[in-house]
Amino acid sequence: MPFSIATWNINSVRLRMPLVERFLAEHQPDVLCLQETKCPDDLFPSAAFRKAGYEHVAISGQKGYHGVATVARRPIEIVEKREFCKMGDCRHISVHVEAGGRRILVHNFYVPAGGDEPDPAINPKFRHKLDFVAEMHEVRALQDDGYSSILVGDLNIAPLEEDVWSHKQLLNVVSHTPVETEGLEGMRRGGNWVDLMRQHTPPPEKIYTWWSYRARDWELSDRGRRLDHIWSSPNLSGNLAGLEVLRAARGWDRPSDHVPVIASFDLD
DNA sequence: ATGGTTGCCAAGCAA
Repeated sequence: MPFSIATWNINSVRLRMPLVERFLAEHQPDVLCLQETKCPDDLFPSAAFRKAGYEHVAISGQKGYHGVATVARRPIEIVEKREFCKMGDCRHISVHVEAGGRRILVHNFYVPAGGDEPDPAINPKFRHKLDFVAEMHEVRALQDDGYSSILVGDLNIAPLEEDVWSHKQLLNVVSHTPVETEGLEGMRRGGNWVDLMRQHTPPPEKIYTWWSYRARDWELSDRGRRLDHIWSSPNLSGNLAGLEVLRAARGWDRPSDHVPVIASFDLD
């Protein structure tokens, strides 16, 4: 039985609802996890999702900033909206979904970007990012007979050398500094998570999911980073059937600076 | 080394 899940930092769900509708029509993932919805819950475009076949919606939004949403074609059950660092930010939501006789716990994360200065002593936003990742260590890949976990989202960290256009030039740039990449990799391994994108496409092949708005020509310069991730518990990683980074979506009209990533599974 | 763009919402701030 096939099952697919997508993650996409949409950078305003209301502004880009036409792009979301196009993506859902063309790819029809069972579950879509959005970040940076920038939308209070009472203004979330649930009707448009319903019309697109995504009747089940779990949202944690706030006005203007952040916000995550998990939408699905099959029933989902909210497990938790976890507050990290006691900041009041909407950066996490977890749901349960049934697929192929399994119960899957799906975490949807939006990790703080961290500002420009990679020094926690002088940049509170970077301090917040490091604290957030440290607190994420508590989120482990729970698994059992008939029970699995998936973690997706914009983690705002490109952990491997091959996750950025230039490892050397980005070593001191927020998103690729050693304190961040070691923090995230430590959290992933410690939590027993499998990086499905790198299981599917190991180094040295480059993978990017984000290209800055500031480039004159994002496609030509191709100075991307892998900031968006899909992880699973070990008992689901063997079922991975496909993984796609929808690079073309960066070229759509008025795009997000992130593109969707889709993982598909073959469940028995 | 610097500045480059976008979205929030109507001035900067965050990314």
